[in-house]
Amino acid sequence: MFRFTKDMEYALISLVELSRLPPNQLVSARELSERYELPFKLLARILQKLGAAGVIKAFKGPQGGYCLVEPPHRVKLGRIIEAVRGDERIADCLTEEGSCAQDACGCTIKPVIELFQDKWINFVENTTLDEFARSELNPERPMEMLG
Amino acid sequence: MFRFTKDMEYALISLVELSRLPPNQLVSARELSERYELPFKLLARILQKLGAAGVIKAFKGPQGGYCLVEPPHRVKLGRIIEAVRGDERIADCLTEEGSCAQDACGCTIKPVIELFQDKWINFVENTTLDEFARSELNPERPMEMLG
DNA sequence: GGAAATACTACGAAAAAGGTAGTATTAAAG
DNA sequence: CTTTAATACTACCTTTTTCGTAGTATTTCC
Repeated sequence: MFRFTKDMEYALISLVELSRLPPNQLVSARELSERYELPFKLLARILQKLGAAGVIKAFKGPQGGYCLVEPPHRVKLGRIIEAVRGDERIADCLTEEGSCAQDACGCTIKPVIELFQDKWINFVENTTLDEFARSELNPERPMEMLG
Repeated sequence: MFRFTKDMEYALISLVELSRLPPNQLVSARELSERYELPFKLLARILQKLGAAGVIKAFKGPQGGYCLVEPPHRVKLGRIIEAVRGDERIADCLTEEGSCAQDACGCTIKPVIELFQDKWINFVENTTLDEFARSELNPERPMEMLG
């Protein structure tokens, strides 16, 4: 129903690490993989997706690695999900735009599915990486989730 | 990441149907399956789970079928999920109580995972079946989701 | 040129989701 | 008491998704 996949977990761990990096410094997939004991090749592929989506920037060659393109507060959760997992639809019957594609179907729960979808999108578009990177979360500013 | 499974979809469709039932009337798995073109055996198994969990009541024999045990506004989404899918954890590292089981692991996103979990539980415990059963959702009382 | 990094692609194993089939059990109705 | 229509249970299978491995190409610093 609602589950963090490994892909997302590894991506978030990596991005949090990148968030804490001093300016003009890089971290390689190898380092991340060893530091957090994550499968190297798998991690590398996830980082490549994030790179292709423009979330992080890659530098090849020795001393190469990755860094964030934008500051953490500019990186939306939605962009991370889209980069790593493709799309954010919560049900097959929904289009990318969020409306039900099969009006003729006997889908009695359609209005609720659509509302869920709206709220989900709203959440991922209003949560940014800096909220993940805070080791001590600020209780006065809880994530304003879905609504 | 966040997806309605068929199990949940079928369960919700059935429960919405049961919500609209006149008092002292039953609907059989066969009827539901034909009305919404859902696989009979699969649907039956889902209804059995809901029955075992005490969400609906089953009557065997001819003229048998199912009905709700409690009125729709007393049926929490969380109970439906638990009945159909087991538990509501959003990540493997979480215990049933919602805290991270592996304090020693290098899980840098733990605080956020835990916060997600809290908010998710809060949502499913505060959403009830009657909200799904409304064909016309009340815009003045949107689902107060996660927070 | 060698080494260290990312980029790309194909493959495969494991787990979850989705579905089918058969049999047992219960109970209403004739 | 038999028939019939319903739920209950269990085993199995197929498909899809997730998770991971392997190999090769490419880039770039030294």
